[in-house]
Amino acid sequence: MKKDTNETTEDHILNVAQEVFLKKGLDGTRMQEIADKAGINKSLLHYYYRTKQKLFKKVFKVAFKHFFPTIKANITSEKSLFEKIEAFVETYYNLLQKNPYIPAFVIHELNRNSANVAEIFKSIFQENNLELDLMFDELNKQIQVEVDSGKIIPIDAKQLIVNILSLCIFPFVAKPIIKGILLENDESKYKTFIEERKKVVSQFIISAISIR
Amino acid sequence: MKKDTNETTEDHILNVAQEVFLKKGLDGTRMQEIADKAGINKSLLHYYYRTKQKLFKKVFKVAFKHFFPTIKANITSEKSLFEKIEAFVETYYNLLQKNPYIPAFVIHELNRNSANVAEIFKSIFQENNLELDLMFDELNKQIQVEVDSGKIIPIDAKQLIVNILSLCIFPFVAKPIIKGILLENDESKYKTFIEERKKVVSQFIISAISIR
DNA sequence: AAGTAATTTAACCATATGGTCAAATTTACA
DNA sequence: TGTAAATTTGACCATATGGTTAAATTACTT
Repeated sequence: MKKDTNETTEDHILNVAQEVFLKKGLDGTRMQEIADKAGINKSLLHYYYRTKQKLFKKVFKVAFKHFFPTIKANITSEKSLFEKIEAFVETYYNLLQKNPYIPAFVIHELNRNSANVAEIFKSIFQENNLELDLMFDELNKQIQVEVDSGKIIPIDAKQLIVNILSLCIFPFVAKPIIKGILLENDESKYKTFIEERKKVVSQFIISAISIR
Repeated sequence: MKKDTNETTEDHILNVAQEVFLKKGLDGTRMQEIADKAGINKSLLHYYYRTKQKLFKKVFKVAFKHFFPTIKANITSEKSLFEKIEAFVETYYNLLQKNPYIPAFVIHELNRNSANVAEIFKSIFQENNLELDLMFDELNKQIQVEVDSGKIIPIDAKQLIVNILSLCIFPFVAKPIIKGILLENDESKYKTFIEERKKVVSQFIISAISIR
């Protein structure tokens, strides 16, 4: 990646590091590669970020920053459940189209080193004033109201949440499989496929839970 | 892992290697660790499997062996679409409960090195006489018939397949997130949660696509 | 029991890797 | 302009890592 003129070296390193870490993970990333891609000396990485771990942590935080607040905004809005689902799927797909490597990256690092990543998560929550428990309680109540009033089928809120997340996130982590096996390895077909899912998925979910 | 008495050293190494590779991935795995866990000298790894790459390839193949034939058996059976979906979800969840690390492993390696893994996939297909194209065509037809006869809502077969796979696989790759954020980090709660999904998911899918 | 082949080990090797350090260069600013 | 601080670099280090090799040990065959 080329450094644009009004970008500090420190930020430039972070951007390049993000690019490499996201694609190759903590283990697969070489400090030398980051240095080369950033067009700088390896010592400079350590000058700004001390160790690989610290650089990684920073990258992780920055990359993940936008995700939770976006979710929060959606869950805490005043919309109806169906509107929320539609909005959530739409926003989430947009976010993931812009950051397609994040999910596989997070999942891998989380499976590799839960403790380390969990700690990073926690600090993101704190810094962004996010109280997940409260958010889920809120959503939970809203779902329960709809269930009780006979508008949607009885479904455990957590199962529903996991269903929604599955349908949104999996197509990105499984991109090589979907593209390779289902879509003749054609990038533009994959893009179209994802684009279509914005409608398909929310329809699918709403159709699954609504009582007609 | 301890070697049981009637297991050859070669197989023992493979089992231990699988355990380590699945958890840590190609990059994260150290040959020394495999040797230590197998209770043997590192040279012996190379004696039997030459290089890390070759050992990895073998592990990958063995670990993945059971998946595709299971899918095939299901898709090519004589059941109705709904029955197939129910059977598929059930079988797949059972398979994944027994091999919970496989999905995250495959996804990571696929994102890291599509070419290498795609090649392994191809040889698995050949060795098991699996023609994915034909299988999908078959399923495609069956879905189209149900759509045309007004039994299910119009939905692109590929989108439906990805939906089904998402709902089955994602809960395993995202285990640390689900368990950590939604289930108070309680392993037994996670197990119950997964167990419940065998019913929840197929109900969800069928409810989503059926016209009532 | 002897001899041969298969298995296992210890000692090495070359290279890669994260990281350090002192010197050089650039920038800030008095 | 001079100088102190910040930035950048090249040379270097200790360790880890995948892999090799020759010797030692064990198993097999007659």
